[in-house]
Amino acid sequence: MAFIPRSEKTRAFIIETTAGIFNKKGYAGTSMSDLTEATKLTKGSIYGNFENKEEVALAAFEYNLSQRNQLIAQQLEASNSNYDKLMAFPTIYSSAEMSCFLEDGGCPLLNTGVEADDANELFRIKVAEGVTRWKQSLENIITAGIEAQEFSANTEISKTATSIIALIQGGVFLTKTTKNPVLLNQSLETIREMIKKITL
Amino acid sequence: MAFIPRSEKTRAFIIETTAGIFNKKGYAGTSMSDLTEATKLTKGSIYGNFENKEEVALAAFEYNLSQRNQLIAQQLEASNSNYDKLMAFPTIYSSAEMSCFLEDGGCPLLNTGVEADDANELFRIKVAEGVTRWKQSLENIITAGIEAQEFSANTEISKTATSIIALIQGGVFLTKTTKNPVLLNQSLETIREMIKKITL
DNA sequence: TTTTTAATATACCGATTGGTATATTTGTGT
DNA sequence: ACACAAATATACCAATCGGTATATTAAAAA
Repeated sequence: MAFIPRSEKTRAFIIETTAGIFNKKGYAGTSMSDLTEATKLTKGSIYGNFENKEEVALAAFEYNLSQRNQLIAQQLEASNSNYDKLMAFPTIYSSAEMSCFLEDGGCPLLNTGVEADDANELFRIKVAEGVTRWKQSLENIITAGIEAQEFSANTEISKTATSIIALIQGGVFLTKTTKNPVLLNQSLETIREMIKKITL
Repeated sequence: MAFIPRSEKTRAFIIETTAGIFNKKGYAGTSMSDLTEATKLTKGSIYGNFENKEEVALAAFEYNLSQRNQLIAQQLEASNSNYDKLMAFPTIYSSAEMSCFLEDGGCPLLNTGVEADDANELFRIKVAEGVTRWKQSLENIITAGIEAQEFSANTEISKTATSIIALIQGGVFLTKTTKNPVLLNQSLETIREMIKKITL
């Protein structure tokens, strides 16, 4: 028998109020009582809107990811040139909006990916999809920039995209664990240098 | 009353056989029954050698970290110039030894750091110490290389060290989640370029 | 060989885990 | 005001959680 969530409103409320908890404590580290405590709802209510704990976690992850993606899409729209679009990424991750997002547990891709890569194949694939989309969007910007003669024609597109993501995620990891914001800023500065180096 | 482990031999055995489990499933995701199952010991035996689950996890983390550090120290000794020493890092992380280590859960600094940064201050600090030591050792190599006139005198020491670590951890994250080894290799290639760029 | 000590196994503890069947409340249309 | 449906709360489940007191076994000293 198929599961039908009872209330879209309550469902959304649960996702919104627990997304930060999952991002901070992880899937295994978050219990149902954490969820009932945060939402002030009872277990019966949560299980009326979600099939099980995993489905709540999955919805929370997708919510966290979409929040991040919206923030990025917003900044990309404000950028005209492909140079500006590429430069938007280090800017976003040092911005106030993102830093308040980072304080709420950090990047959901990193958090979920690191926990899931050897423990939960479903989540691992979701993260892999998110990462691949991110890389693709970077490659699209670079390719467009080459065609528009903003970037050098012999730019190694895939490698550049990969390195930008790696520097961001590695930088986030460094500042989150050391609580030292300088380390992320240094990583972002290296990204800016990389972008300038491929710029004509 | 102070806790005294009963048998150093059994203690070491428990650490060695459970270190991989903690690295793969995380602290919250690993249960005592995981440990008894893997070691074929009973709970009484484990609690005779460790005060609690956290102490086992801590010892396992330190074991995993020391294994990684030994592998690195080994490769650094084999390098003569500071250039070779710096280049040893991307080499190590693409080596067969490390890749078999990576398949056993990935880098313990990344795994433990990401889980602990918002959930367990003790573990977070341990990771921060490991990261800081790593950065310091990179800075020492770069500084020595500048003095030996291997590297440019205006090399930004701290930023370079940070970016090398970020690219490695970010690259590990990318290949672990996507199961695509290319992404780590591209990140490592960018490190090699960075090193060549500061080389005289 | 016997005694003593060190280490492991057994058996249990209360608390919490994820999950469910059912009772109760809340909101809506008549 | 009433009936009906939708959604939440209550009360419970077996299983597992981390942890411990005690019994048993293995090893070392006498």
